[in-house]
Amino acid sequence: MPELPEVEVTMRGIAPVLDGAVIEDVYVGDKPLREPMPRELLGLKGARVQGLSRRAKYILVSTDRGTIIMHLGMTGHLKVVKTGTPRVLHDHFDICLEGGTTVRLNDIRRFGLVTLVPPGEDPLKDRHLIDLGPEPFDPSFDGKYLKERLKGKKIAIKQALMDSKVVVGVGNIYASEVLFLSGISPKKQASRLTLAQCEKVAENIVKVLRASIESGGTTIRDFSGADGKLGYFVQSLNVYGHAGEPCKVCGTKIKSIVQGQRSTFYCPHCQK
DNA sequence: AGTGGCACCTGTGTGC
DNA sequence: TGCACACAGGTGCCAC
Repeated sequence: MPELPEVEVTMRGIAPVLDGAVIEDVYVGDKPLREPMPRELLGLKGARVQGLSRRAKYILVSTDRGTIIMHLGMTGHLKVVKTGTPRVLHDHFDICLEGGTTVRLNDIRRFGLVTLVPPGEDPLKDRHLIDLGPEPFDPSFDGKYLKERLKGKKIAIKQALMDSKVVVGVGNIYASEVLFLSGISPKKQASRLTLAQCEKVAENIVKVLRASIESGGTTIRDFSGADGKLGYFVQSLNVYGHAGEPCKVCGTKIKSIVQGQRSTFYCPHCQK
């Protein structure tokens, strides 16, 4: 489900509910997500939430008893419900707050993650976050950085953009979109991009992700923000999911190929 | 070190 | 209708 914009939209949705609130109760389901959820999460009963942030596609909820790290995987989403609302299939984790509100994680495929960083430890040094590349919105992320980082890479640029060590937050949808806007073939060898092309790609990553966040993310199947609102960026997608349709720029049929077991969409005429 | 392949898991749509 | 298979927005591990 979520790429960076969807995670950002989700975080903004739950922030007003969580920020400053006291945790009254925690529910930790039995089934493991990407890895089992630590029982220590139950010790958050009585903790106060101090703030929310995002690193890559991870949502960080800091409290006076440690930081909760959450990842939504492919199908995870957070909803805000009234405490006591019966759990449905694939509801795995609840943060119940004083005042009768609960933030609830539902994740069908269980590729998501919930873990806890003990108080006093830097959550950014957690093993899930420590090796991540720069945030696309960080000033250090630009064409020059990208050019340097792609040096010697023989993989296709599409796959390089999805590598979280290169840059975080660019998933399967936006990788295709960014390359379309940049006029670069997804099959082009990563190290072959010129500096000018790297600059264009870096700019378009920032542009597309920002625009998507402003539209409330991209709803392909069932994504919605914590408020249940759908994301409208799907209407702005140029190539993703449009195989066989005419390119909006030149009319050539959009092609679909598979790279690294993931679908890629591109215009064979506009992208070289 | 870099890379391709696969595993994790459930649901849905397609074609026979 | 039933079944088999492909595919889905992510990530990490493994063998080469």
